[in-house]
Amino acid sequence: MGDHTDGGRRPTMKDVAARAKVGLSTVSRVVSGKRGVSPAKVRAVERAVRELGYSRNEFAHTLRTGSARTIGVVATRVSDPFYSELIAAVEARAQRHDLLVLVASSGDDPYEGERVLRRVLGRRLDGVIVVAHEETDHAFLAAEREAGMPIVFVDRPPKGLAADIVMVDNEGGAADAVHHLVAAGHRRIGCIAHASGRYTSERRQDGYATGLASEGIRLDPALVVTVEDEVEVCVEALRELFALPDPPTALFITNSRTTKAVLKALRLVGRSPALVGFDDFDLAELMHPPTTTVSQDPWSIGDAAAQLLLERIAGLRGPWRRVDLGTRLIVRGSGEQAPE
Amino acid sequence: MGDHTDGGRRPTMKDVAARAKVGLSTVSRVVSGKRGVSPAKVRAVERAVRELGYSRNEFAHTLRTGSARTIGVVATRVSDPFYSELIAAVEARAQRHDLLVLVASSGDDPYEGERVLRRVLGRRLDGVIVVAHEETDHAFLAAEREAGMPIVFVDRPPKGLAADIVMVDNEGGAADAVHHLVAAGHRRIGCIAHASGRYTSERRQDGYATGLASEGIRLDPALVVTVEDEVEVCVEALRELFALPDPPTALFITNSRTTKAVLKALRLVGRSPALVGFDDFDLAELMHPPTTTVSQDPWSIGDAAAQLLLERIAGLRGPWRRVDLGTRLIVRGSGEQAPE
DNA sequence: TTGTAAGCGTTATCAT
DNA sequence: ATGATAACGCTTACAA
Repeated sequence: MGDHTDGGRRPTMKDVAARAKVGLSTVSRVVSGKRGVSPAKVRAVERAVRELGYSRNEFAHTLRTGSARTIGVVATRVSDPFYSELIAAVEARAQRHDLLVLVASSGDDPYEGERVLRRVLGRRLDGVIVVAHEETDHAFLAAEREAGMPIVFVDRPPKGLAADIVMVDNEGGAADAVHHLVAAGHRRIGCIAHASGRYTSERRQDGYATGLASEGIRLDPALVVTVEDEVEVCVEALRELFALPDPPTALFITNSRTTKAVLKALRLVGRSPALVGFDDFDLAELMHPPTTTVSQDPWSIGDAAAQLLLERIAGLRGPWRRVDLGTRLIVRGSGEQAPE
Repeated sequence: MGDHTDGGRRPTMKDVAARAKVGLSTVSRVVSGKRGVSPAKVRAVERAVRELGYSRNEFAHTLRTGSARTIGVVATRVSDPFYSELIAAVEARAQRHDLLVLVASSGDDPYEGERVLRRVLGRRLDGVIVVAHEETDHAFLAAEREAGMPIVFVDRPPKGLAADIVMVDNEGGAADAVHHLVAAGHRRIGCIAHASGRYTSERRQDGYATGLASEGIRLDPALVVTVEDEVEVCVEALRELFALPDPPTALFITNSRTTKAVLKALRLVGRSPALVGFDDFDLAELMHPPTTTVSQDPWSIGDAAAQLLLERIAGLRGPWRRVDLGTRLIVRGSGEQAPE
């Protein structure tokens, strides 16, 4: 690996120079579109370039100039619809600035995640957007940043590091969900949270708690369960919830992957409580009943992060900035069923 | 843009060498994990690396070695769940080979797509996986490939170029769908195809035709419509179909984006014909009735493409290879409703 | 085992 | 306007 199957060395500027019978620096000037070259020579060089099928070696170029015209995005799971949409937004903005986007999944394992992150940083990109692992101490990034690499975080603040960040009002959105359910007459509202220790899930649990509190409802710990995204796990959790002496009549779920799993699980256990999920998802309107969600727009988040990053790349100094994006309750019906 | 906000030159191997009081090559050896360095010096170097926060300049490294340890994926729309899953598979395999993945969306415009593709290729990556634009003549890639860049296509063959490719049995899958519907008693089966001129959609229409033919059913052109993915467009198309003197009792839809749009549209027009969609999608089981689909597994496709590419990168010569992946009919019920 | 030196393909500096 | 020439930071013979 590593060595190409080859078949023929690529032409370099030297080859072009020889062919066009000009000096190396003239070729460089023409190729980089610099002025101050006689039209005749420009033509000669362009012709040689065409004939040889020359194209500039980006690595030599980068080594010399220092910029790779590439930004990186490191997320836990690039295939998650939420992150792919976020990445698409970053890409759209990057493309407008003639930057390429390098993506890497950091996975679920924080150790592996740090390794991936370090590798990406080793590329001396123009900047990086990172969805931080909650467990990882990100202090090691400080040096990188001081060396000139702009880094913008997304979704959750990195432990051990102050930085530019784009966040969503998780508490507020969750509280909205609770209010919505209470307005429909529910007092026993379960909370299904994704894994424990997840920053966003915890913030949303906090919002669930404050939402209940502001409605004067006591939080019953028995109604709060933590699950993985597997349907079977959710089935189990639901069984336990509904087996309670005073079972929930409504559910709040902290993210869309989990919401989908819970919906599948509910079908299996044959229940359909009122329900609001954090994160909107495709086809929510086709559920029975259509699922009410707290929507955070991944495109806006990615766009904001990219914008922040591009400003830093352009040389913006100053204190770390924090962008807070709001959420929007999309009422579709699943939250409005009255308790039996 | 381009010039970093800087703040301090990064340490180079030279700095590390000076600090550790060893030669440059010793540092190189330690950093690249080569054997043949005395434990004492290894420790000295590692210490200097840590103290200086040194990390290798990948560009110099690449310039010297020729490999960027990066592969590219160019797809029309990286945020499409199908492609993000495919990319995730590529990434998984790449990560095992210590390669990074550069992704770029080529968009819907073929001209822009070619530009993006050229830019990606300019990076002298170790290899590229491409979802070809149907309109673009890919002959220009031949030179690139001869220069040693392995390229693997996915989903549809590039115009004007023979190449390694991973494909799906579109015809067979579509025919399966038709057989399934016929078995449930349907004779009037509509076909809703995504846009016209799309390679995959056309192959699937072909399969629809051969499926009908092998069942001895005459293909009625009035039952075949072409739509965009917008729900409104689908509503319009459905209205026309159901207004026919002899309307369809079942529908075959050529891809999942369109299937979702059609499902939303069906709800709006208040119909629920039998239905089979090409491409599986999340939540299909929660539709009413659960949607039967012809599943092609994006992970397998990405995995196969990555494998092909890695073999080429490793030096495999020989004729172009074509991997054909099968499809699987996932019966969930929507195809089994008998005609009224 | 270790260090010296010659590139990799560019761009920038400096004469011309 | 043009062309030598010296870096950029790294790897790798080759010598010691």
